[in-house]
Amino acid sequence: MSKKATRRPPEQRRQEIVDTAVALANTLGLDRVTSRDVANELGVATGLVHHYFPTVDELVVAAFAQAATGQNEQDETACSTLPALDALRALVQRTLAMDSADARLWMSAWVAAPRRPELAREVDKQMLAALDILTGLLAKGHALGVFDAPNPTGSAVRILTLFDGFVVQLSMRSHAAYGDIHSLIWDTVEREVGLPAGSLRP
Amino acid sequence: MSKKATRRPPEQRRQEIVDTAVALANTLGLDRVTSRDVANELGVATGLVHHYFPTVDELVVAAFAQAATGQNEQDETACSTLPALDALRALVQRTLAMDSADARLWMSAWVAAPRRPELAREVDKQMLAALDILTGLLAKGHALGVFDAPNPTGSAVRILTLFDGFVVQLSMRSHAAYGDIHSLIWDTVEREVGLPAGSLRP
DNA sequence: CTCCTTGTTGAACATCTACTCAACAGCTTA
DNA sequence: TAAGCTGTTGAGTAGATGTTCAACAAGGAG
Repeated sequence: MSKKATRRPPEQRRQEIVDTAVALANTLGLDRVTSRDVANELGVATGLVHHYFPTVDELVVAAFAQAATGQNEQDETACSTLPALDALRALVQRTLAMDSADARLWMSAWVAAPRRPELAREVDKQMLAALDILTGLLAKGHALGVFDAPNPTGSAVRILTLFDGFVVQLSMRSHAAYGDIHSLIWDTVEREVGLPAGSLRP
Repeated sequence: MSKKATRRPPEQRRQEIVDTAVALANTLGLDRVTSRDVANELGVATGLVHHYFPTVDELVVAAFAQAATGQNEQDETACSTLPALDALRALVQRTLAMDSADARLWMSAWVAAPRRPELAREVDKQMLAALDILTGLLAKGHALGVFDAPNPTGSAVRILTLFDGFVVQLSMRSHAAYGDIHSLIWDTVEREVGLPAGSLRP
């Protein structure tokens, strides 16, 4: 932050800017990401931010895309490297391990999306990607006889809706009884894929 | 909006301002409520808004409080006038009948709360009120033998978390398969209170 | 009718923000 | 070493917002 702004290759500088924007968004929310704050945090001039991202909207979209893509990629590799049952367990665990910064990033994306068409498109894309990943996993498990999920898409929608509710509770860090919510999520997922209660929980 | 600003009794003017703020918040979100916009919409000077609400934060809190209190009061009267089963059904129905404006109001409140202590307190208060209402209803039904809800608070937390997830989906109006989500909610509530599947759905 | 309380005005100030652009300076190349 | 491409600067413009405040005027009290 107090370092001199040395000249860098464009790719790297661009990445630094996105990373800084992600960090700020995690703390303050996507709609609070400002070219000034990013520039200050990075120790560069505001003009430089606009050199790489002509409008802040583009930066915000890039920041959200990077954060969300990272999460989806984790789930994707879990799905492709682990047996279906373990993959599902890992996916639920990763969701339950989210912290309030992750939660607030998503919340702010949802709120900002209606006013930012580009962001809205990216949010849709990422939510759809998450849905596809989970749907594919459930379909695979069903085909292999590991799960009983005759309607993988419907089950995935329901599970993700529950995850969204968890994100809301998490972002509030309020009176939520996390134990109850964790139980609800494990129970619902188990029931949704036809597993005996308690058989998925680690 | 083009009407002359006639002199009014303070109570009434104050109410008009809050109502206008609620209307704006429903469209744009709580964090987009602006003294200028409220004044313009109402056809008065910006100074008048600040005369009744010295800071915009206070106006935002009042707007949210009014909107949320209205919803909770509906649920409360349902609980006190209807038999437990009907009250629960009405409560679920009212939630499923929310529109995306209602949803966005809550979403924006959740996102804005961390930066606005007064709003955070009000949001907590309203969420806790909703929790109390539902908990009371489940406890009452359990005591009367209508439900089987040995842990009313836990059940209420789980149901409300699911509602929050529904609110998120609603605010996005995206690829959500509403039919699936409605089914999930009815099923989960029925299961949570020990009712046979399908027995609560109207 | 006149006074006086008070609802109301609207301009002014300060702050924050996005975005622009001409000038500067660090690297690479000849 | 000298030249030029380009990463970088930082001041400047424009607009949105919160907040203040002295002055205005509508309606009731005397």
